Amino acid sequence: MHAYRTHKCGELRAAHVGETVRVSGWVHRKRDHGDLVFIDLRDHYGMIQILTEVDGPVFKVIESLRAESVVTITGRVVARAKEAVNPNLPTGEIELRADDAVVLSAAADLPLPVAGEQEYPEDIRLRYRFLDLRRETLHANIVKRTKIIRDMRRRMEDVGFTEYSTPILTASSPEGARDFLVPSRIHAGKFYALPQAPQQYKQLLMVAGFDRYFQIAPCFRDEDPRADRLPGEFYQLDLEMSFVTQEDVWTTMEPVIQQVFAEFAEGKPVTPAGEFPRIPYAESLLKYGSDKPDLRNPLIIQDVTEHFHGSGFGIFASLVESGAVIRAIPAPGAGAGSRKFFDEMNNWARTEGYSGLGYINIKDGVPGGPIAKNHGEEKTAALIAALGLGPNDGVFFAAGKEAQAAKLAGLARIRVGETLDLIDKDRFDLCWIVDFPFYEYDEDEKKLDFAHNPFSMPQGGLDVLNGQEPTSIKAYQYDMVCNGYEIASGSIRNQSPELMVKAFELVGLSKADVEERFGGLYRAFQYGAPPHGGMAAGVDRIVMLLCGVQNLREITLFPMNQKAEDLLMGAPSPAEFKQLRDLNIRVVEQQKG
RNA sequence: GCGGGUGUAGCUCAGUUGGUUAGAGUGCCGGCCUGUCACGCCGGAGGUCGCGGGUUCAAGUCCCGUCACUCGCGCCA
Repeated sequence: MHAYRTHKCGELRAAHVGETVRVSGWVHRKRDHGDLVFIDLRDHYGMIQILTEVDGPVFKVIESLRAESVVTITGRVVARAKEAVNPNLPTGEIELRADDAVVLSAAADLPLPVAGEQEYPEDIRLRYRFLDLRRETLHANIVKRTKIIRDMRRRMEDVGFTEYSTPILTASSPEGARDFLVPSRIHAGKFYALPQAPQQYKQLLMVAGFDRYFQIAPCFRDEDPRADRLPGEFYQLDLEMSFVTQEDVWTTMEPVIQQVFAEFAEGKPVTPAGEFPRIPYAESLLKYGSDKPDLRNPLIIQDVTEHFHGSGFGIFASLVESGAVIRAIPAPGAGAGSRKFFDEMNNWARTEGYSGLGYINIKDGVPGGPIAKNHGEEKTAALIAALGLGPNDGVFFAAGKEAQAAKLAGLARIRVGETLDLIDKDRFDLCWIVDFPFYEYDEDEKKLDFAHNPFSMPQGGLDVLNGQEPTSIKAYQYDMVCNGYEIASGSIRNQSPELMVKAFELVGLSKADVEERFGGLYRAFQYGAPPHGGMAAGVDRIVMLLCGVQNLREITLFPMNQKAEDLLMGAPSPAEFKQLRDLNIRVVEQQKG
């Protein structure tokens, strides 16, 4: 008989009754009835009830077991009496009568219980991640993550992509985020950078003629995290295609992503492939106040600036005169309720740093609130008609400079949708956001800058770069969005050296800057580069959505905390003097603490 | 870097207007229990109320500072 197991804990059934078997696992729970003790023994595959009685050969050993100890049990599979069957357990028709028990590893008092689904503090979970990972939901999420990634790989290969690995130690690249630097020992004072994305490598692969590349690629960015943004490192389904238009990228990838979602959505509806709405960036900002709209939310923002020219509501009238815009966010049915909702929304807007959120609440067809009072009866009626509001609807108004008003309107749209419970949680609504601006004006630096990254192809080519007002230029640049999360981003790349130089010129960079910052890529484009484009999908975010959780730590094996520390391994940590000397590095300022 | 929230037993949390010995559940230790499956019953141990300072006759509670965790903004696709 095998030293540790003949069967896995989850696989024993009524058919095994009468067999002598050996199982190993963790003590999930113990129920001590004095002269009769039950143990739920758990391994990766499932759970089985172990039973021993006071006159049994290993009663004392089993009675003294503590939760999460690792033990090998040898015994006889017996059928449970009808009334003792546990229908909640796949092995619930049988149990194992223990003849022998070997404690392989006794567990100390637990800082974090494994059984049960209670929530626990993040720092303890991370410090004892090995215990946390034994817990049912997280354990299952990690397994699901791996299955999702395997599914992605298979589907990518099915549509003609091949996976290639690209270097981890590489050069700094102008992606926009802060690099992780790795000091070079051989070259004193020089540094490698960890890739923020394999962007330049995949473009070089296109120049090298590999046509359809993909990679489940680790990416590194030294920026502060969010619930939907891991600190330090994350994974992307990175891909690139040659001789394609953006239409080709969409029609290739829409089914792949859609099928991955459908495969793991557990029956929840997913937007069908071929039906992803393609929403221009400008339209998305107007209608949803965001470039990553949650389309499950039915509310649509409307521009009502025109209605407030010469309005009796002085604040909005003068704002409009000075070039501000007014955006309306409907709140269907809210007018019938109390004013509290409107006041709370207004207060919330203030805590978000805005001057406030105006509103009209219509009760039984009568508009109320300060705006309705001052705006003028006829104009208010016109406004309500234009917005198509019913006799008991409400509406909020976000006023300000266009970008600011759009953002506030977008946040209000989300909040109204959640408060009024308008969002169907059990759905995956996917869409493309297209036609991103190529340039944007940087208010802080008072200069023109790339809106996204400098790799994208401007729509219209050299002509528009020479003639058109730069911020009106669009790029062949697109995102894929699901339920308010950006899950992928891509573009058709700019592979023309002349176009690149011109594009950089407009943000105040020279040809020499292009050659320096793009290194080998610019050189590669001199020797026959195919038109190409692609995208990168956030693996972690997709897994998070499909696991139905709000935080990336719930789908990551060993995540860092919000301060980018690994509490289990103790990273980052000081380097030894010898290591620093080898690297020609001297630490000037010790971190406090 | 900035703002919000949280911090009380190993863990999850309660703690009134500032008022006597800071509680519950769970876990842990001991006892009882032969059909439980979140087993049950009895008992026990376990507290620098994050830390420091202040106000007060009196602070878990009020004030100031600070630290930790977390969510968000900045940042980042």
